[in-house]
Amino acid sequence: MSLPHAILTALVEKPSSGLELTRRFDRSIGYFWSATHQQIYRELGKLETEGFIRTLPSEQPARGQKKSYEVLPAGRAELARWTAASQDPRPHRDTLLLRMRAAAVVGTEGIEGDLRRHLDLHQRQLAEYEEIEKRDFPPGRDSSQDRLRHLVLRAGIDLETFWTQWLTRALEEFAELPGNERA
Amino acid sequence: MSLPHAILTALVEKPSSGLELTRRFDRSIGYFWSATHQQIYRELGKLETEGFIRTLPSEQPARGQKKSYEVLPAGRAELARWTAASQDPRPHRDTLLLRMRAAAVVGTEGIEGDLRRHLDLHQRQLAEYEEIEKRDFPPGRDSSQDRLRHLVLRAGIDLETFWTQWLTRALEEFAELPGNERA
DNA sequence: CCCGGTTGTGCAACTAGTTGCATAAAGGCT
DNA sequence: AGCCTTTATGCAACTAGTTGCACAACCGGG
Repeated sequence: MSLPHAILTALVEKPSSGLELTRRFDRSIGYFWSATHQQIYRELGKLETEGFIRTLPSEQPARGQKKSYEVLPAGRAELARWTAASQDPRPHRDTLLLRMRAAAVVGTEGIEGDLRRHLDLHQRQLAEYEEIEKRDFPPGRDSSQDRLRHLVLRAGIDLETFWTQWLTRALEEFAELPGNERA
Repeated sequence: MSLPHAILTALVEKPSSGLELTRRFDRSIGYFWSATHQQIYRELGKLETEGFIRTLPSEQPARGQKKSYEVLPAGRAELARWTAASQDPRPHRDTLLLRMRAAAVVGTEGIEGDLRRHLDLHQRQLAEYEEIEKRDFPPGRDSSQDRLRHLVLRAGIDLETFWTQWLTRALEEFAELPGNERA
């Protein structure tokens, strides 16, 4: 129930075509709401028939031809409604923690390398976030928009920090396990 | 691709019926891999036809009659294979961060109450985890199994700690925003 | 001028997860 | 006996997300 609102948010920030949206999802928005280009095109179609967005008047649409969208007042209203509405946190699923628990009963053989790989991925992501923070949020600028966006980025930074620390700790524990033996 | 392995893990730990599994998913395993009873019954059926699990020989199955499953050697092997296999982290989606970003463009009106509610939920969850830690992992016991399971619990504790801190900080920022005005 | 890569849009089929409901047995209650 | 609640299993239909592929336009180089 959130993809359309992710798209609306992106389009309010800046009118875009499907492919541009896809790229923006790969970068910033996708850090906490990922989507493939197929999902995006399908949703753009729906949002248009629902009257929340429209193609920019200047362009004439044809297959293989760029088609940019902008948000209509109804779309902005729907986004505001959704943002303010109370929502329960969605159930969350993490493969790595699940594997760890499985490893507790079937043995840790083979998992350590992947932990290292994940640690590396999280460290890279963390570095990328910190780069963005340095570039986009220098001290001093503090409009409401900046503060809120910075807050979201901080969540990303803190989460990646958590993962790097947890994985480091996990690898340390592994080193102490008596020869990676089974339970 | 992970639900069957979550179920296998649970069944290796202790043979159970569908409903018992559902309850266990609501408590411990569901903290990082939630599932409804429908998903579980469907998956139990699949796992049985694939030869990974079987009904406990003692029971005769009938509709409305309890039916417990245990893991067969093939199931344990599959679980070990999956645990050791390299896997990319799955894309992760968080509604609250998305709403925060939307709030940056359509205004923060109405979201604050829900932030407080989420803060409360995360504090409760954190308290529950800490209770479990005190009960199940007193200092001293440190078999490999205990260490791994404790590590998983620590992840839960640290994640909830992150959320409570982040939400607290977010609410502080809100208090400082000039009258919750729009961008 | 046509050939291959890039940009851009999109369909179809699939897998995973959710929601709503049906059904049956067992136990307590009056 | 008749009824209500709890325990337990399961189907069907839906929504959300993924994967694989097709196709059109455009742009550059030989």
